[in-house]
Amino acid sequence: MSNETKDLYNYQYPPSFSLYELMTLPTSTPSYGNNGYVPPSYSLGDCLQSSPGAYDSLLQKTFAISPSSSEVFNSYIDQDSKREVSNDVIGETPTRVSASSCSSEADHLGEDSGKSQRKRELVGDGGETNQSSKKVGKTKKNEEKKQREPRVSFMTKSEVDHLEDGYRWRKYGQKAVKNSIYPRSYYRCTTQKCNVKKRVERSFQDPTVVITTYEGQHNHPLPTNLRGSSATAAMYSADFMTPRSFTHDMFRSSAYSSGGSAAGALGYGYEQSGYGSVNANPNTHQEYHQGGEYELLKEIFPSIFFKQEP
DNA sequence: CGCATTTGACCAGCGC
DNA sequence: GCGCTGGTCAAATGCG
Repeated sequence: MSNETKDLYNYQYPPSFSLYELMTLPTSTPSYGNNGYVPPSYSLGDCLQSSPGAYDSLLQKTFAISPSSSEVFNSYIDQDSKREVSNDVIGETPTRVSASSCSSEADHLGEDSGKSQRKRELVGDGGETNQSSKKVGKTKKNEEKKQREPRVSFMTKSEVDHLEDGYRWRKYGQKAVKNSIYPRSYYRCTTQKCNVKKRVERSFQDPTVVITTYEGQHNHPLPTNLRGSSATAAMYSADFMTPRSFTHDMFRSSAYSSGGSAAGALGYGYEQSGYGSVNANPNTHQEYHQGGEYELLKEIFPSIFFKQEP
């Protein structure tokens, strides 16, 4: 075990550390960027080991999972927007994000979780695509009956806005967002009958951070021409850590490369089928799976990993 | 030609 | 009621 690893194990994670923090833990090991992988010491499981009880915090605070809501977020402080921080903010962290709360980013990213979510449900419920039909026939009864789509947001360090995740997306909109100079892009899964959407925006506070919000669950395997197998699909099903679009230079230029850090922090491994651009370390790769973080995350986000066809 | 992207317009919800 | 904002639509355009 390297010294860096020991330090990480000794690192005291604050009770409310966010996923973003996990992804962006400081490192003094430059070799991380060479292969795009984060050593196992950065994995979620190890982080939890280093902080007993962190798992509960992770569930209850960081991911803001509440029994009454299916929405799942990781969260971070929107430092510049001066948004209110809930009382759940606990302590400060030595990481790149000063603290996390259940509400800040969730509210920011999910600003539509109320009004626009309702609108989407109504529109979708109508089954009509023309705008005139959107004007009429919108009742509020259906919005109560319809389940909210699970929504997960991730912050990743990346120089590219749209991270490859194996699924095919079609961009259907782009909007300038308030309090940000960067536009927000809207994507929809191109697979028929799959209404998974994602929003991609760049953090105004940290332009190197891409905030990706997924809404819905894929009801289909990854396109075979992209992945080759549905088993691989499960490995990528969190939709945000596909290394295909990353190059070595990108990893080098970014201290905490998005795909690598995300996958490392979450304990996802990179299946290398068809992705020659990332030179994986086989040993590291194996350890990811052996560590069991993947299974842990599957438990945390069961619905995200793969929605089996009924 | 088929598919993806761009982009202006439109709509709904919310706060005032 | 009005303005602001986020989300979506769809025609136009681009591209392989």
